[in-house]
Amino acid sequence: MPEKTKLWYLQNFNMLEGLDDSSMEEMDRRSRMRKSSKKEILYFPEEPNRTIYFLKEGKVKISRVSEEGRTTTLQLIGPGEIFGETSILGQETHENIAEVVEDAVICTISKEMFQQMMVMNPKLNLQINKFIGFRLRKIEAHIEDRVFKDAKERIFAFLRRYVNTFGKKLIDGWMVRPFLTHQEIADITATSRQTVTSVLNEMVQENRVEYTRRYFRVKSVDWL
Amino acid sequence: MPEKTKLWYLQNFNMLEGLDDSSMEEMDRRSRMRKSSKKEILYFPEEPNRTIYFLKEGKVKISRVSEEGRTTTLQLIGPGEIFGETSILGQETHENIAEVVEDAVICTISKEMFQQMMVMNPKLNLQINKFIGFRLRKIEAHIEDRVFKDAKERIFAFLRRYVNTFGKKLIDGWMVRPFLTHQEIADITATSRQTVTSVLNEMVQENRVEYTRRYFRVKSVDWL
DNA sequence: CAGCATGTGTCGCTAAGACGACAGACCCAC
DNA sequence: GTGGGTCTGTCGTCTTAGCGACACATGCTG
Repeated sequence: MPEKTKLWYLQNFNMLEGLDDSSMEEMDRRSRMRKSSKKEILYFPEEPNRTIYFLKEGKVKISRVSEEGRTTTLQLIGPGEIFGETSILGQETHENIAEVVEDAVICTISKEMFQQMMVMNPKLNLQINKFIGFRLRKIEAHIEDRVFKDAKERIFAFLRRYVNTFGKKLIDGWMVRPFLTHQEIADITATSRQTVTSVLNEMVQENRVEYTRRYFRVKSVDWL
Repeated sequence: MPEKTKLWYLQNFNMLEGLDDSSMEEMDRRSRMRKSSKKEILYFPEEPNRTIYFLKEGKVKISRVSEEGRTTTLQLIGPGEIFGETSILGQETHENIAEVVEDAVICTISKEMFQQMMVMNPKLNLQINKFIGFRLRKIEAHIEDRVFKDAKERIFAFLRRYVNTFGKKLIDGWMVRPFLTHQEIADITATSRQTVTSVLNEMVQENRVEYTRRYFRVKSVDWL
């Protein structure tokens, strides 16, 4: 169990850390930076897949919509992570939707350029491999959760991760801001909006957390 | 929908195809081949992760067991596929169990040797990347299935894939041999043994398939 | 600051499917 | 062949959580 927490945490390492200065400069020259605001869609399924994205600030969710219109979120991407990585893994199209959840600063670089850089720079290659490894493991853990855990446990597990990755530690607990809507949490945990509402309120009853639409606060340092 | 079938099919390409002869020879020298019979466990969770496996013949399942002892199968590996690939992705330990489901011939090569070969041989590198891309996509499709499809649909979808990947086409349908136990199918589709039994028998009632413990036969060519 | 859109809280109904139990079939080993 | 272990078929029961419905809160926009 502590093993897993570490995993989720390490996942959040900065992809470009450890690159030498000249590579960083080259990266800077070759990539394009832009700001995107909440609700903006970065890509749709079936679109050709020529770009890799680095998230500098904000949050982005990667999700899927079924034919009947139901939605599920595969992952929540935070600062320092990349997404759209399948472009460098020989996949020609996306199946996923990438949507900005919290105002974001994003760098993009074309798959070709990035591949050139990978050839030049073995360290980058290693970082990417490591990253893909984490992603694979994370997504397997995701499946495991959906099979073994019930709705309440999935919501707990998600909140734990969310607070650990995005929260700030206070003297008497943790604080995350902004918070997500119950519907967004439902999409991530494969539950329903109503279930999220009731699980959250149960935690409030027990005086373990506190929340509004803007923030989520945990009232103890050592909840894990 | 046809898109997906293609995906599952392509997945099954031969990893080593397209390598030049000298690389193949080197591969042959550096790898170790062995036979493993049904029920043999190839690796357990928490074991150090120093090997990559090539499956030549047979079937292997990659699964997880929860603390309470429930089991779920993440994937079924067939001939031509690799597994244990996270070793070359910077992961130090496995979380998974690999068990032989059908008598198998397996080549193993140490992660270090394989990484050396990848540096030497860009084509191999490309193949691996492609393979990882497929794996990532497959596993995402897996999650999607578990969220959007009900038990019956998941069982159907699995049988379709199973027949397409491992079956032989006949004049009047398809044949797969050997078949799996209902429990094994239940573990793969995240359902219960009883549900698998009843879905299978429903199909028999409708005269669409026929099966014993040894084989599974589809009575029409164009079921997809 | 009014009004509308979006999010939240709560109920009660319903269905999917897990699970236990048990009988019978199958199959391999001796 | 015979016996024991494993696999299959079928019930009935019970629980989880999804869903619709609707009232209320919140907060952004003009």
